[in-house]
Amino acid sequence: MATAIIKNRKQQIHHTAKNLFRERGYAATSMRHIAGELGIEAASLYSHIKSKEEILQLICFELAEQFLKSSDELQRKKLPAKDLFKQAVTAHIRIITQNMDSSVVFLHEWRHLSEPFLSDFKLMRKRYENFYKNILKAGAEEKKFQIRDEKLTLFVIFSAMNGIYEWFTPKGKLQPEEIAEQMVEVFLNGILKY
Amino acid sequence: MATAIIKNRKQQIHHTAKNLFRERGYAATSMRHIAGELGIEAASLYSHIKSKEEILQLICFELAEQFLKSSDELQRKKLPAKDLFKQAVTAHIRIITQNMDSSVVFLHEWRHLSEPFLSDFKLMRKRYENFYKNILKAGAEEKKFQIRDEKLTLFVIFSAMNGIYEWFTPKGKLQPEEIAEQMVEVFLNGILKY
DNA sequence: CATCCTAACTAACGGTCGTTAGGCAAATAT
DNA sequence: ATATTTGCCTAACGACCGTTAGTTAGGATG
Repeated sequence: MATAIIKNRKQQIHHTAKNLFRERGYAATSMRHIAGELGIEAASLYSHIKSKEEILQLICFELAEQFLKSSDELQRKKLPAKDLFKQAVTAHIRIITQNMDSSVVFLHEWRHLSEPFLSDFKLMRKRYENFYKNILKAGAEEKKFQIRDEKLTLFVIFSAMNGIYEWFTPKGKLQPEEIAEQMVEVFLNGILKY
Repeated sequence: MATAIIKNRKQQIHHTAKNLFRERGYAATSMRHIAGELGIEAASLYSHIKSKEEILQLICFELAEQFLKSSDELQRKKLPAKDLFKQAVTAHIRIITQNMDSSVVFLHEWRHLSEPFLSDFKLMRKRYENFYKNILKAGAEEKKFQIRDEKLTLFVIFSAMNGIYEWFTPKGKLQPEEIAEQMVEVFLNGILKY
């Protein structure tokens, strides 16, 4: 059939918005901007979407659900901490690299959500953080990980994974799976030679 | 003399702006917002500052210069790579934790700078990144570091350090020096027990 | 052919934006 | 005591904001 390239207008709008929200930020992107990119008038967007914020909501929650779905699936596998850790990092990086624009918006523009969406979003993020926190805890109990401060360790890992958008390009020589592998290596063993 | 608490209006404006730019982003912060926080009218700000962007410029370049000054000083010390690395990370984290609001603005709002400031800023950042890149290179040459991909390693380190604002509070139990120490430990040896 | 639906349009709404001009009262300097 | 400077004010500017209303052209459907 070979379709899948031609997207309907709603999808086009969301695609363009993701791109602009990433590039210029949500607040600095106007509806006239998005419309201009598609060669139509700002008012015409409202035939397809309800509001500017609705677009942001969709981006944020779509990605949040991907992260949570992935963590739920991994949790069910009952793996040893080290294996679970590896797979979790790999899954996270896969989602980030496959959704670069959305990821940046997800990471930095969620604060422009209004209530109750803002609170919902924070809750989902907390749930996902806890998934990782439990992996670290389990690893420590298994005497496999040595963790001096849990919060610090957790956020070193998250920051490194979430910072990928700063330097990753799909056309570069490092592909998602290799990034995951190398990053796990750094987290587990560091960069010191001995 | 015990002054230093009462600041002149210009300083107050910059202080308030840093805070709001961090909290809501540059684009979503209005001059009327800043003024309101200080109990005056928006137009009155212009007795003390030239423009909204001037404030952003000051925040961004002030911090960029701190980072570069610190790296220049360390470079002059001619330390072995491992020691230089430790001191560089410690210095970076000290600057971040001592300038939390500015740091967040520096990290995320620089893109709203107009030319030629935008290009200047990117250049300074590049210079600073190269300082770290050279530390990694030197460590590899000294056979102290094993680095599979330089860019990945570099950005894991930067992301972890720059992500500190996500979780650090000055009143928490972890103080900047301990954070630096533990983070260096994670970078060098990882979290694996063996 | 007549009808309905879709996706766009123009025009406009009330509001907010950054910024300028000009004035005025209090503080400071002469 | 007088002159100057400072720090704020009000009023307003043109531009842009997100969004609504009403319309229209063209294609699909009966």
